[in-house]
Amino acid sequence: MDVALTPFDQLLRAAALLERDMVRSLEASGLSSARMHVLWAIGQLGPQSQQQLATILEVTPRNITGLIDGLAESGHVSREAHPTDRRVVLVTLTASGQVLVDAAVRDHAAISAELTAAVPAADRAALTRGLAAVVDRLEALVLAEERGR
Amino acid sequence: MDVALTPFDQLLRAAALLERDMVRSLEASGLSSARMHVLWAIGQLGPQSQQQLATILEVTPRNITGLIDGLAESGHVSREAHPTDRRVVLVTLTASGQVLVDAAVRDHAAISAELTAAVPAADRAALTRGLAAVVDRLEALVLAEERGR
DNA sequence: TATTGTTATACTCTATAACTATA
DNA sequence: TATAGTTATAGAGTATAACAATA
Repeated sequence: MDVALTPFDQLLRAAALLERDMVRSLEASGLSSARMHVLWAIGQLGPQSQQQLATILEVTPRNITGLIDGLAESGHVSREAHPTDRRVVLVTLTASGQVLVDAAVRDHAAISAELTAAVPAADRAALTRGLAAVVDRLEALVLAEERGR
Repeated sequence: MDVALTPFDQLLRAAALLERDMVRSLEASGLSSARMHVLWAIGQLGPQSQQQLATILEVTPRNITGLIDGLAESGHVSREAHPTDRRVVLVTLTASGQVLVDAAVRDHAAISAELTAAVPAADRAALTRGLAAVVDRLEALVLAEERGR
């Protein structure tokens, strides 16, 4: 007989599997998840300054310099001049970077559909509501703890 | 109006929050999550050889050497002799290591209870069933992809 | 003065390969 | 011969601090 897992335990298990799947799926392209997050952000938001990327990814500007160095060397992004502010570097997807982002978007949609299909139709609405409640509470907890720091 | 999030998107959001919360909660103790995982494993399973830890955490033995070096220096574990096999190092929690593990277990239970309480009682059973279905499917996907490698 | 990005430096996690001690 | 752990080496991700170029 299975031990009764709480939703929290199930989320932890899911998080570990998601992490593992992301790393595995990136192996083929030779990208790290940190670098893929950069590509994904630019894919969603368009060309970004390194400062913007640092804010979005919540890392230091110095860290972004290193990530963009790697992505530029592998040919997935290019550093472009900002039209009016010569201090700013606009990080832009190359064709090969866009290919990876497009593939990631497709993978995301495919997994999303597969997982949704795995849930009994009668449970889907309650699952979505329950997950929303859990995620909202978790977010509140995290933000409260970060504020009191 | 909110965009309709799939369970997959909700899981990704939850995973990001869990990661963030773990890092934050470890800040106070000065531990990294890699080192906390070592303590947690020993707390669950009792003293372990470094080889066992390498298998459990799915990292190389060399990596374990480094993690145990750090944990020994901070006084959270000690390297003990194996009673019959002189090649083996038994990594054991010190009193201060046990204190951290106990605190982590309490935190885990507290968050678990808070998140469960956040879910409308009528949705709990369906949430647990739905999450189980999603996690099972995700696990099957990950294992299938890792096997075909 | 303030902002953007880089150089300098350092630490942690991770890996592979070669080696030592022990079984 | 095989196993457990360490030394040697390397690379990625992360951080702080000081600096140059530009606004």
